Amino acid sequence: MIRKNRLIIGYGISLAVLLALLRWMELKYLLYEHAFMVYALLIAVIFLTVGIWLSKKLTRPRVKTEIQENIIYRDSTAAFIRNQSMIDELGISFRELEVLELMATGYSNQEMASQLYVSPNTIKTHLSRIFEKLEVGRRAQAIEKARTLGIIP
Amino acid sequence: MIRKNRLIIGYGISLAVLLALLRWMELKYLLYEHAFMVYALLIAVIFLTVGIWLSKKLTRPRVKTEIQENIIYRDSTAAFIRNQSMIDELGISFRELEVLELMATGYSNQEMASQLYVSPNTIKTHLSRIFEKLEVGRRAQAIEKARTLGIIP
DNA sequence: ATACGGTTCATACTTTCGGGTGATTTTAGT
DNA sequence: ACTAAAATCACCCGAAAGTATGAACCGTAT
Repeated sequence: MIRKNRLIIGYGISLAVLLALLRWMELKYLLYEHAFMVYALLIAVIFLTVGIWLSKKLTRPRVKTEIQENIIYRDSTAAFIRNQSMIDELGISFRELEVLELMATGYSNQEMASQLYVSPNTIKTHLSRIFEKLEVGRRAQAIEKARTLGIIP
Repeated sequence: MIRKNRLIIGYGISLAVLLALLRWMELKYLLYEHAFMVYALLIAVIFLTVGIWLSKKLTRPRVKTEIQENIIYRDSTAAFIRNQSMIDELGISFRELEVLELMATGYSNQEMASQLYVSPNTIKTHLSRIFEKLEVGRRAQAIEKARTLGIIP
């Protein structure tokens, strides 16, 4: 009984293995026959993915700012506290500070000169010194730096 | 936006070049020798393009909606809240706002152009519009006004 | 008295800005 | 499909800004 069963089981297993082998060979053959198609498909899929990924990476998200509701601008009650120690540290003189403030409010060299009753050249000299001390090269940079340092409001 | 188009145009050109190359190879009877490579390349390029196109066409543009309120304190502790209604009122576009902010931090036209991947001329155009809308004639004035209006921090 | 910092001014030169104009290409909305 | 707004770019020109250098004057602190 047991022997017969073993035989049957043995044959069964062999058959199964053979069938599996056949299937695999068939599949392999198929794959081999259509190798180009397979590769093409692979490449297509891969590059399709890459394309989609690339596009997503390179596309900037469109920022749409909606909504409003308001009024009320700057808080005029909050007092500005001048960072005197920073001014001293940078060695900025009184006159330079004056020019710096005027410049920050948007006056041109000519206008500052008129307001301070000096020559435009003097204003330029002051500005050069200011730029040196703040280590910048442009008005806008000077304004930004002076603001963050608490030198001007 | 432009970058996307540039990308597509770039791929178009690449495709054209590739086709020309194919012609040449065909003439040289090399096409068949490297047929697989050629096809693979073609497929790759085509599906890369298709992927980009698909992503662009089928993907809904991500829209960031910023909801804001009011009250603006230029206090170092308080966070800056953009005055959106003022921006809308003045008709300042997103790109213009970008340029405005960069300018306020002290960048030159050239530097802004590099950062935004556009021509310096474009920056100048944006700035002109900004000055018009803010009714000013100089950067420093623009910065000051934009700040007091709560348009920039 | 004199050395020093702050202020003033000048000249010459280069670079950056800003105005004006016009045009093309996207993108969005009717 | 058509239109309006937004974004891009170009070219010219004059004005403003910035660089470099030198110099004079004036208090004041050593």
